[in-house]
This record gives sequence, C-alpha cells and structure tokens, in this order.
Amino acid sequence: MTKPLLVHRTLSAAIVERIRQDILDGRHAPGQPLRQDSLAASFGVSRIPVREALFQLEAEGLVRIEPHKGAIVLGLVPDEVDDVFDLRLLLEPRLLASSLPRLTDADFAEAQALDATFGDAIEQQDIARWGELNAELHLCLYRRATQPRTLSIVASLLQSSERYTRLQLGGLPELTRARREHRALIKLCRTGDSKAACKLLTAHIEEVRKDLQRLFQAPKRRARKGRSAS
Amino acid sequence: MTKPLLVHRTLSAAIVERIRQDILDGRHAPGQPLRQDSLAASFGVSRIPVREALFQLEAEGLVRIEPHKGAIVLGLVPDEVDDVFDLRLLLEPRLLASSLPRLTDADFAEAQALDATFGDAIEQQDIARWGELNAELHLCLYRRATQPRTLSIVASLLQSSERYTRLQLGGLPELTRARREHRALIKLCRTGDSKAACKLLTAHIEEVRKDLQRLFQAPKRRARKGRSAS
DNA sequence: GAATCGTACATCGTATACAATCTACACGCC
DNA sequence: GGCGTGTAGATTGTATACGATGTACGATTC
Repeated sequence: MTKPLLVHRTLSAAIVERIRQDILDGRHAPGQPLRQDSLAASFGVSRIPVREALFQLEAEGLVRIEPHKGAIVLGLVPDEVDDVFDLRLLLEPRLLASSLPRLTDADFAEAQALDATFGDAIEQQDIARWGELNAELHLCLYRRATQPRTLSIVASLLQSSERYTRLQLGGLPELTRARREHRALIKLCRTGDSKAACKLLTAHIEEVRKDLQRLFQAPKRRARKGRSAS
Repeated sequence: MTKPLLVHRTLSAAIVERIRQDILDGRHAPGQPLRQDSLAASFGVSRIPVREALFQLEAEGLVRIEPHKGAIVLGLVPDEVDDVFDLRLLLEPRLLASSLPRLTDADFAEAQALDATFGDAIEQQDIARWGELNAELHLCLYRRATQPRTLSIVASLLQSSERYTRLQLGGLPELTRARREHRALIKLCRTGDSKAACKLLTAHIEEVRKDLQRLFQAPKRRARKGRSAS
C-alpha cells in the first residue's frame, strides 16, 4: 500500500503529514493558532521537528507563520477557489497533451490500479484517502510531460483542491461520477486521442468545480478568518 | 523603501537571503552539497537557523534536501527554462488584465519609481539588484488582481527567471531594451487599454526568453548536474 | 478616568549536546 | 579477485536549555 506510516525518514516528515491531515479534516480550524509547545507535547517530541513541519506547511500554503508570534491556520478564500480551478483548467490539459504520447502501458496500468483503489475508498467512505488518490491519478497521467515546473504547480493545486473538495465529503453521486469520468479518461488516453482526452479532462475539472460552487452557495456560510490581504 | 536590509526578524530569514544570493550569483555551483556545519560556521551561527533556511530554499526550488544526506544546489534544466517562460506567457497577461482596471495612481507611481531604480541599477551594473527590481515591477502591476494563487505562482516564476537571466549579466543592450519596454508598458497601463497592454507584456516576455535562448545556445555549455529525474 | 509605563508570563528563536544515519574503507570469506 | 561485513568518521536529526521577543495586565501619573 502507499501508506506505510512508519517509513517516514524523519520525524519532521511524519509530523508534516499529521498536521496536514488535521487541517484538511478540520481538526484545526482556520484562524486557530498552532502552538509549537502544545503540538510537540501532543506528538511526544521536541519543538524542533514541529518547527520544521510548520515551515513546510507554510510553503504548502496551509498555515502562515509570523516571526515571534507563531503559526495560524489559513482559511479558504472564495477568490482562491476560483483561481485554483481556473489554473487547473489552464494547466492540466496542457500537461496531459504533452504527457499522453509518452505514456507507457505500465503508466496506464498504474492509473487503473489507482482508479480501482479510488473505487474502494468510495465504498469504504474513506474520505481522507480518496482526495489524495484523485491527485495521484491525475498526476500519473501527466507524469511523462516535459514540463517539470508545471507539474509541481499542478501537484500543489491538486492538493489545494483536496482541501476544498473534502468539505463535501458525503457526496456519493459526485464521487461515482468523478470515477466514471476517470475511467473514461483513461480509456481515451489509451487510444491516444489527445484532443478528445483533453476535452474530457476539461469537462471533468469543470464538473468538480461546479459541485464545489454549489456547495459554497447552498449550505450555511463558512468561517473566513485567518487570512489578511497581503 | 522596500529594502530595510537590517530588520530581518530572525536569523533564519537573513540566512535564507544570504544563501539564495550566493546560489543566484553562482557562488554555490549546481550539484554542490551545502553542509549545515560549514554554512553555520561561515555565518557564525548554529545549525538550527541554517536548517530552517535550507528548508525554505527547498520550497523555493533552489536546493533539494535528501533526508540524512543533506542539501544540494539544483541546476538549471533546459526543459524548465522553457516551462517557466511558457507559464509566464500564460499567466502574466491574465494577471495584468485582472489587475489593470483596479490599479491606483499610487501603484503607477510606485511602478515608475521601481523603473527609475531599475535604471540606476543598470548604470551601476548592480546585477544582484536589477533582477529583483524587475520582479518587483512586474508584481506591482499585477498586485490588484483577484487571483491570489496565480499571483504567488508568478512571483515564484519571476524569481526563477531571475536566476536564468542573471547568467547574461553583461547584456547592456538587453537591459536597456527591457527598461524601454517597461516604461511603455506602464504608460499603456495608465491609459487603461488592457488589450494593448497585455499584448505588449506578452511581447516583452517573449523578448526576454529569446535573449535567454540565444544565451543557452551560443556560448559554451553549462553544467547540468544536480537534478535527477524525479 | 485615560494614558503611559513597567513587570510577569507565555511563546518563539537559537545554541549546545547527544543520538541516529550514512559513507568510505579495510577486513575476511567464498 | 569479487563480494558481503563491519567498523570509524562525517553528517544529519532531535532533545534539552537558554535567551529574545511579544502580550497582557496592573501600577503610576496626570
């Protein structure tokens, strides 16, 4: 499996993951300060690896650190949601077009395996899992692209998306639709029809965005603290 | 001004800047390992702030850290140069179009001030300076855009560009042309003609890219170590 | 009573010390 | 001779300890 959990090379890396999950799952609310001492105590480690973890999370855009004051969890800004999905629509088809001709059978096999695991995660309601599986699946299809910078940007956009999409955790119909689209996408990629595949990919991302927009408008308002204009 | 220089809130932040400059200026060659001990000794500090600086530089894409092995300076991959400029061409006009209608007189004044400083830096051959001034100038024009994520991505792309363009340090004609284009761009932005401004911006970025391509082909080959396929 | 100052506490930043891991080279075995 | 093994040195990772900075709150002054 992709979750050995014990094979983190360093404590810092393990703690990054723990805190990241806690933020994504909402166990640390936006605006909430993350005290080094209390985190260190809760993990049973010293503050050093906690500090390094917080720095990494700041680079990922999940927290903001102010010198001598501490780290606070950043909130979800509606502007940013739009921006992230605009960027995905702009960049992912480009990546796919570049990567598709170079994809190997092994790549397709891996994509299908990820899709299968994705299906399992849906059945088991494993919310924490299907978000990252979705990201892995997308990245798997882009991996042969010759655009390393775009690739790393998209990886980070996918992770941000995960944070948003995790809000709609229960959405069974959306998930099964997403999976259907994934399977169709993989199939199309195998045929090598780049144009059609990009089109489908675009539609797929649009659908997810629409799901999210519906979610942002319909239910109760969410907190918007934790991020000032910079 | 935007260069307080002395008021780094922490040692880590100051060291980030020092090491970054050393890499950009080529004092640390690609592929070269950065030992925590020796860096700490050369700055007269302990390894803790050095470690934190290295983590930040990894997030910026200047070094790669392998657990228990250390940090090495990343090299310039030709693929990435293309990628970075493609992304700039894709994203910067979008930002400008969004920001332009909201730009204030103060913003324009600041842009012109930056341009003037840029001119001074050219005269004084202050290579370390004009790269970041160029970035500040571009960002100044984009600052009112409602796309926070794109903004931070472009900021990082501009910094990467700086690394490339710094190779051609001597290029007086390229620099004066760049400055001319900047002034024209600011003027156009003042008129509010978004379409024309974006067109000029695109041409401007294209020109810089061409300068760089010329540089990559003409002179001797550069080292390409320090980055493995990931 | 409002404002300023100052002190105590909480929290962060950095130095020092120790433990864990990696690398290189010598040794022994097949 | 090739190849695994093991040990010493180098380097990184983490814990503990101390100093610096920020914040809250009460005292003092006008």
